Amino acid sequence: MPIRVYNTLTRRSEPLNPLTPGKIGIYLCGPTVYDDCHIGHLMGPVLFDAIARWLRVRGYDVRFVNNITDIDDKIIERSQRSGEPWQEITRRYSEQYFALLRRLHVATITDHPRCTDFVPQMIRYIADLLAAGRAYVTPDGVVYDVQQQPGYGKLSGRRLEEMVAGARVERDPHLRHPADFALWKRAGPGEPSWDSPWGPGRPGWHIECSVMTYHTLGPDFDIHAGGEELKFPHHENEIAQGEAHGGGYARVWMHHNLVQYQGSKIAKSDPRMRDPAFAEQFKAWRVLDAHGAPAIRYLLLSGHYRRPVDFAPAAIAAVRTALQRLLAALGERCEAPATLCDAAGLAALLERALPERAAQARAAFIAAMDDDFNTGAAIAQLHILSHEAHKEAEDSAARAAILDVLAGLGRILGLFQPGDRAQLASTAGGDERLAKVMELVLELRAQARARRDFATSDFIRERLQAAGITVRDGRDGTTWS
RNA sequence: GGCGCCGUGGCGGAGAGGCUACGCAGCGGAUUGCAAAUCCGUCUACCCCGGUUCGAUUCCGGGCGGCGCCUCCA
Repeated sequence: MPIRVYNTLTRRSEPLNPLTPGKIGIYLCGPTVYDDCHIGHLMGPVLFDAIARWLRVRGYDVRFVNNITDIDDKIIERSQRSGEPWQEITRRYSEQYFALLRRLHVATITDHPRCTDFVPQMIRYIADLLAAGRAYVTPDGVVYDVQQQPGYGKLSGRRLEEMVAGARVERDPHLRHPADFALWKRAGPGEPSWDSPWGPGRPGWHIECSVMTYHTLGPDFDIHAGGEELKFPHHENEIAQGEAHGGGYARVWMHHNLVQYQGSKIAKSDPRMRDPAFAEQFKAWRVLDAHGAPAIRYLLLSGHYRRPVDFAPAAIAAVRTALQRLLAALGERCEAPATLCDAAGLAALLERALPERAAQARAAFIAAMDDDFNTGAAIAQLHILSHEAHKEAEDSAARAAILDVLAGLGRILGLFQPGDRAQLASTAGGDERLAKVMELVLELRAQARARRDFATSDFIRERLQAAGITVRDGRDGTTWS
């Protein structure tokens, strides 16, 4: 059965048909590196890492491109405000982004092209569009002429006439149409710039992706991905540019929904964001420190990607507990070196003999992933496998087989990686000093238990409970939260 | 106003025209030095109104409610 994918362009799910048999190219719009990443920035990379892992397992050779936007108005603004060179800002935040991806076990991205490495290619591409009569020069730079584009708006379901009606009053008099957008922006005084036939300047926002896909995946490619909010205008304009440049531009468009907090999007315009403490809790590194990267990865994959994920303390707590139970069931199996699974790896998992209900869960996992990458339904099957394993005798072959399959399937989603157990057990609160103190206290308690001094052991546990810390003795040692 | 998405049990969250999703939390029991983990059992569901159907929470229409985009945005 072929993999089915929901295509935003056609608004239905369709069988995945790669341009080149056996190969899949994915382009995921990456971050503009001008500030700390927040939780929302993690959704795309984690989701498409899971998807790329699944495609690998299904026998595809996956090239996964995730760009870094390292020149843009906000970067310049930030640099001018702080006096820090813009290259320093982009270096710092792109490194932060990469570090976050490592912590989240995002391991399938093959290319991280940077905008500023493709400026000459962008200039050539813009020149091509001008030569084709699809763009024009204004005093501010070069602009794309949307009225020359048949079918403009097809991705987001917009029509140019309606957009004129809804256009802002203060329209740029140099534009032929309010929806026309910048391909090249002439530099203002003191702004970073590159030489071009249209004067020193920098590329517009949309052109970078069209050019980087062109130079990494080719003029047409399989999957273009990004967050919902990029459908318009960004992706619409990419299509316009790509098609104007000649030929098709991306077969399948995939859009993931957004991370929300208590029912609404986490946005800078949210009034609650004025409270620095409120805003701080969404910073990605802080979230990972506080809850553990494994729990966040699990959370982001726990529903379907076309629905929003709610990032709420109660949701994270529930997810942590659930994940901890799976990790406890797996024990040392999680600590085996993590290699990316391939088709042979999946075949090996399928060959393992399992009791009926476990075998059904394994099949359901595969069906769920094949059906538009339903990671939420797939994860549900992991719990069934864990449940079935616990029903088998402690040292039975059946139990071992189920747990092996559970570990293997989970790892395809990037879960159950080495160090996850320790990280999850020790990250509660994200307080280094507290973690050290707890380590000491639990060591003393373990000594008491070893000499069957349960009075002391219970005293410690009860007093910690009174302080809001729950202690649990598991097969793999004691954890707290 | 335009485009799109969604309304499932205490909470989170899959799903299908009739068959236990799953997770967290709760309750009863087993086990355990006590807890935890684990096992067995168990209570709360499908926004409202029409229509199609033998049968709809699942399909269609309308209503109400929520969210996103239309400006930078993961």
